[in-house]
Amino acid sequence: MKAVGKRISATGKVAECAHVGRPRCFDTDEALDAALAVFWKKGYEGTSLADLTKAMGIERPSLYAAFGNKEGLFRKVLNRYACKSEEFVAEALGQRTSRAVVQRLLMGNVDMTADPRNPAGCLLVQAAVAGGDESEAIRGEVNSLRRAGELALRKRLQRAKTEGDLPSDAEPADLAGYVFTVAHGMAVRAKSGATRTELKRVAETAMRAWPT
Amino acid sequence: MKAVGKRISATGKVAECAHVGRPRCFDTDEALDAALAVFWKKGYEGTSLADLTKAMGIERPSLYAAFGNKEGLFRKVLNRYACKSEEFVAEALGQRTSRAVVQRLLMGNVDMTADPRNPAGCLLVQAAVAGGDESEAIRGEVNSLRRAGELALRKRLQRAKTEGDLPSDAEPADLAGYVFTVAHGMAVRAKSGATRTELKRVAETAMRAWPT
DNA sequence: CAGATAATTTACCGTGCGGTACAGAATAGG
DNA sequence: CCTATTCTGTACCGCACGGTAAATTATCTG
Repeated sequence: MKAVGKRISATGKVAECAHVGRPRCFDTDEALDAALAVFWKKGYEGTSLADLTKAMGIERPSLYAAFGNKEGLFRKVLNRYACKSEEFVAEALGQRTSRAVVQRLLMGNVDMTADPRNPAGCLLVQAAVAGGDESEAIRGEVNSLRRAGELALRKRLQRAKTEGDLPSDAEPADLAGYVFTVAHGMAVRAKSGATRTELKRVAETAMRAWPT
Repeated sequence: MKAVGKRISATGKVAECAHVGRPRCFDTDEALDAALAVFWKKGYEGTSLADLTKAMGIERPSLYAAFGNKEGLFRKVLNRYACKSEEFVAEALGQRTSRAVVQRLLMGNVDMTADPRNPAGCLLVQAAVAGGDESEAIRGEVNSLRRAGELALRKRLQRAKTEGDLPSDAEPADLAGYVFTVAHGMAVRAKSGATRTELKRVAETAMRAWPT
């Protein structure tokens, strides 16, 4: 019970720690990225442990020792994905006008869901929609992540209202819900093979709903 | 090879036919409805044959004799679902103005995806987003169904343009893509537990993008 | 070098999956 | 009543799944 070999690399990049025993042969973050790619492409239920170990280049017990089990691994992957998303979300929320904020959000969503460098679609949307019994616990976590993002946008829009950047009859909650709905729809279309230019046209059309 | 006991009940309601041998003990359409409910709730990959036979009230070999296999059953279920959808889609496309058409489409989508009488979300969206290898063939069929609906709307909007119901710079393809994107997004949110009133507000906000 | 600790490897477990062989039961025609 | 035909029910198949026991190997501490 005096083990101290606690790695924090999932959150920060700090990997220096007094470790006792045989050191790990793989990089945790790289393994998580590999797992992310698989889950992103095939969904939670559609991904088997064989898929994961093959992609991550490790054996099954190493995976269990490092991440608990399939669900635990997926939760860590979710956090990692959410962190990557939050990069561009934070950048978008920092725009000066609410219109620019939403435009960046939608365009960033297009770039993320239809980037040929990573799997099509959105991991969160795919996990939220997967319906099996085993992923019921997953859906809860996914929903809270989604709600957190929507709440951040809503607060940003409320600020915009006080700044006169949005008309006084605008409803930040409705607008934020609308924006996220469009984003989710674009993720579905991206998964179905829609191209970036196609999705950007959708985003532009969606922006026509934005109050002056 | 002189069998003539071919039932057509899946398409029409004609069940009268000269049948030889033991008659079927269950109603094909009722069984399809039961299967639809399960697939709708749990997705294609999340549904097991045990789930299906339990819900349909038949044994496994009866299912295989009547519908081929799991994928064949799902295809028949898809057609049945598409038929049900097409009811309200046709009604919506019959509206006089393009604005009314889209409003009905979105509201009908809300009613269908958030109706407490049937599972939340949209079967097509869930099937389109499911990522496993086994459902790759499924995705093709789902996509063609989706495209068919979008094409119907696009043609309706083109007609609206010639009638002066839409401005001459309106792009029917972009608008149809936008409407379907919103619909898909609403299906995702419905699956995540959004209420009808919440979704209707989204639909109203989405309508603000509609050209005068 | 010896002991403690932890990660690796191999091989395996029980379970549930989609799908089916086979025998019995129900109908139609002769 | 007999036969041909088709559906029903039981019981089963091979397989892939998520997860693990146990032995081995690599590293740190003393």
